[in-house]
Amino acid sequence: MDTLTTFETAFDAAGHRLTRPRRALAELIEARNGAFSAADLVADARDRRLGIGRATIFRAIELLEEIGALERIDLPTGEHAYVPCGPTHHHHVVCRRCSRSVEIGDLGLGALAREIARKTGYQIDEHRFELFGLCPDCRRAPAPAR
Amino acid sequence: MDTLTTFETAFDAAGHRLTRPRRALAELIEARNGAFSAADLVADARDRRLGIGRATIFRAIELLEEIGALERIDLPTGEHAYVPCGPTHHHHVVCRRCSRSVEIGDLGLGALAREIARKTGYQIDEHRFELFGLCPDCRRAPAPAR
DNA sequence: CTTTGGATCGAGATCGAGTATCATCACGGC
DNA sequence: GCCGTGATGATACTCGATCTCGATCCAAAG
Repeated sequence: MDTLTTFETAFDAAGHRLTRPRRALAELIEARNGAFSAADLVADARDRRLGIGRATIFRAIELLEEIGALERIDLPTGEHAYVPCGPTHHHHVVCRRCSRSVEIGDLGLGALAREIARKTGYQIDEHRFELFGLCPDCRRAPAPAR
Repeated sequence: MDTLTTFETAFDAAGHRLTRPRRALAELIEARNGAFSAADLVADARDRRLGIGRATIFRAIELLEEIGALERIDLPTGEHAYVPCGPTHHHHVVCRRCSRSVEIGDLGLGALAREIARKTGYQIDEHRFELFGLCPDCRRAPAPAR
C-alpha cells in the first residue's frame, strides 16, 4: 500500500511535488514525534546518508510552515524549533527534555487578547502562547538523561 | 544633576561597574522606548560613533537580562528582540511597526497554566505569552511608513 | 512509453547573529 | 593618586540560515 503520511499529504494537497527528499523528510519528522530543530533534521538526514542538502531541508520546513503543517516555536533557550500541528488555532506544550509536544485549544485566549486590545488601545493581530515543562514520562524518569 | 537612569541604576544596584559604554548603552535603550534587537543597538552605537564594540553590547544585554531589566522576546519573524521591563511576572504587547511595547499583568495565565498542567499531565515550568499588533499611534498613522 | 518544461535539488559560497579570546584599559575603593 | 579587578574592544571564529546556479527529477501531455 502506498498510503501517504500526514506530511506527504500536506505537500500533495498544497499542490507541490512529492519528491524523494520531501518524502524522506516527511518520514523523519513523523519519526520524531514532537518538536525538532532544523539542525536535528539535518543531522538525521546525514546520519542516514540520505544525501539531502541543507537547503532542501530548510526549504521543506518553510513550505510545511506555509502550508500550516508545521509551526515555529521559540525554545526558552532562544533556539528555533518546529512542531507538527493541525490547521486550527491552538497552542503548544513542549517537554523541555524529550521535546514531545501536545496541542491545546484556544482556551479563551482569543477573548483575553480582545480584552487586552481594549485596555491598551493596541490592535492585536497575533499572539503567541507557549508552555514548557516536563511531559508525564519525563516526570517519572529519574535522572536528567544528559 | 547626575540622576541615574533606570538602566544605569540597574547596573549599579546589581553590583556592576558603571562604565562609559554601559552608560551610553543605557541611554540608547531608553531612547528607543520599546523593543529592540541587538543589531539595532549595534547600529545605533555605530551611527553615533560611540566606539563601542559588538561584544560589549551583547554583554550588556546579557547582563541586563540577568538582572531582570530586560527580557528577550521572539518576534513573529523569528528574530530576537529585547524589551525593557520591571521585575514582576508579566507579559508584553509589542507594536509590529514601531516596536513600542507595554507590559500587562499576569491576567490569570498562571491559573490557566495550572489548568493545562492538570489536563495534559505535563509539569509546566515556564510559559510565554506575547502579543503583537499596532499601537494606538500606528493605528492612526495612514500608510505603512516604509 | 517518451518527451519536455518547470519545479526542485544539492553543493558551495555567503551572510549575519552571537560567542570566544586576550591584551589593554579604566572604574572606584583605598 | 594607586592599583587590582572587572570591563572593554579588536579580531577570529562558530553556527544557523539564506542565496546562487547548473544539474536533476517529477508528472502531465502526447
